[in-house]
Amino acid sequence: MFHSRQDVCHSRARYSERVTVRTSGAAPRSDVEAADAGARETAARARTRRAILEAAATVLSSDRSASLSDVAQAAQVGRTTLHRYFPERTDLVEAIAAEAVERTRAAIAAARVDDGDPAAALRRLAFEYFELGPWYMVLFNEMAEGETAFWADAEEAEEPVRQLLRRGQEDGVLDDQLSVPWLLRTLWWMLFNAWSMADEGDLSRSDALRMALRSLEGVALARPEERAG
Amino acid sequence: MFHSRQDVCHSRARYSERVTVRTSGAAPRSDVEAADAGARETAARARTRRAILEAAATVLSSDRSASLSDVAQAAQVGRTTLHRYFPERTDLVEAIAAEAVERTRAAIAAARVDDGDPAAALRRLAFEYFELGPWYMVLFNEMAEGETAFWADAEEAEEPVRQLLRRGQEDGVLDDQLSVPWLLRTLWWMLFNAWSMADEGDLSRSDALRMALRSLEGVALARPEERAG
DNA sequence: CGAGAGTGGAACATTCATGTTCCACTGAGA
DNA sequence: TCTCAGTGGAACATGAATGTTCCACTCTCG
Repeated sequence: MFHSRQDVCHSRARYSERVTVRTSGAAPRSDVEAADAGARETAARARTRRAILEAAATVLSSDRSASLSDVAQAAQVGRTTLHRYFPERTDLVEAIAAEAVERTRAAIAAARVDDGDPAAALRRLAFEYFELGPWYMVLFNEMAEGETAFWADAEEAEEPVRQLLRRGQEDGVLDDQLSVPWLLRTLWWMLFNAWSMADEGDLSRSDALRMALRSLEGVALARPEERAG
Repeated sequence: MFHSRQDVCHSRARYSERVTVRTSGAAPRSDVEAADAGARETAARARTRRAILEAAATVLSSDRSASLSDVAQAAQVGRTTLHRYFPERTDLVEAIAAEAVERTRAAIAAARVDDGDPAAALRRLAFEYFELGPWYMVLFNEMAEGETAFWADAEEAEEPVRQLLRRGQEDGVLDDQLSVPWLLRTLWWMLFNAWSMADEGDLSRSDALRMALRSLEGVALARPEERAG
C-alpha cells in the first residue's frame, strides 16, 4: 500500500543522488548548478523563495489537488523558477512543514502557555494557532502517510502544549476524562472546522473563531456539575 | 483552478457519450456491452458489486491516494472487473456517496431524532453515525470540490438532524450561541477525530467513541452556569 | 558598457493512474 | 455436453503532473 507516495520518494532519492554524485570536475553548465550556487541566499532569492512558499501555502491549503503550475502561477513565478527553488514537490511540502513547525513554536511562545490560568493560556494558544491555518491545512492535505520526520518535529514542538494540558487537568481546570492527545487533536480539529467554514464563505473569520473558542472550552473545561454523577 | 477534477469530469462525459450514442444495431462485441446487459443484476453481479464497494470504502478511507488497482486488489477482484462495474473512478465515488447518503438516512431513522430529549437523541445519533466512518472518510478524501449533487443530497438527508438541533436550542437543552451548521459539522469532526485516532491505533474504538461523545456534549449542551455572564 | 545573477518560456522525457480492448479460463445451468 | 455469464490478465492508449534542459531576456552592480 501507499505506493504512489513511496514512488515519489524513490524518484527524489534518485535525483538527489544524481546531483550530489556529480564530481566537481564536470562542466557547471545546467541551471541546477546555478541554484546550487545560490545557496548563499541573495536578497532576491530570499524574496522569491518567500513568495513561492507563501503562495504554496495559500493554494495548496484551499485546493488539495493543485498542481505545481498552479502554485507557480499564484506565486507569479515561472514553473521553471519554482523547480529551481524546490526541485521536487516533496521539497516544497517539506519547506512548508518546516515553516509550519517554526510558526508553531512561535505561536506557543507567544501564548505563554506556562503562565497563569491554564484555561486562559489555552485560549491564548487557540488565538495564536488560528493564524497558522493555511500552513497546517496544506500538511493535512498533502501528507497522508509517511513524512514521519515532520510529525516527529511537530510533536516535539508541541510538548509545551501537552504540558499545559496536563497542568490544567491536575489543577482541575481542564477535563481529565479526556486524554491529552485527544484534547490536542480536538484543538486542531476545531480550528480546522473554523478555517474551512470561513474558507467556504459560510462564516466570517471572527465568527468562526468565536465559535471554535466557545466549542473548545465546552470540550476542554472541567464540568463541575457532572462530577457528582 | 481545480483543473484536475474538472478534467476527470470531462473525460467521463466523453466516455458516457460514446456508450450511450451507440445505436442498437452495432455488433455487441466488447466487454462494456456485456456489463451493460448485466444491468439485470444477477446474484453474482450483486455480490461482486458489494465486495468492490465495501473494499473501496475501506481502502479509500484509510489511504487517500490509493489507486484503483489497490481497490481491486483489496476487493480480490481484477482491475478489469472493477472497471466493468464502475467504468470510471467518479462512478465508484458516486456509488460510495450514494451508499453513504443511504446509510445516513438509515442512521437518522434509527436514532429517532424526533423523540424525547434532544440531548439523548443527539447522543443516539452520534452512536449511529459512528458506524458510517469509512464511508464518509472516503468522501472527505475524494471530493474536495464539485460533486455538488452529492452534497445537496447529503444536506437534504440531514434536514431532520438540523431540526433536532434547532429543537434542542429552542428547548434550552443545546447551546444556542453556536449555529446549527457549526454544531452539525462539529458532530462530524468529532467522529472523524475518533475514527482517525482509532485507525492509527492510538486508541480503541470504544475509547474513541466515548471521548467523542463526551466532547460532543461538552460542545453542544447548553452551559447553564455561564448564562449569568 | 559588460558580466553575471535571476528569471520566464518552450520543449522534451518520464512516470503513473486510468480507461479500454481482447482473449482465455471457469463454473453453473439448460 | 454445450453455452454463456462472469471473471482475470496481458496489453495498449491516453492524459496529466512532474522533472529537466536549454536559451533568451532583463535587471543590477562593477
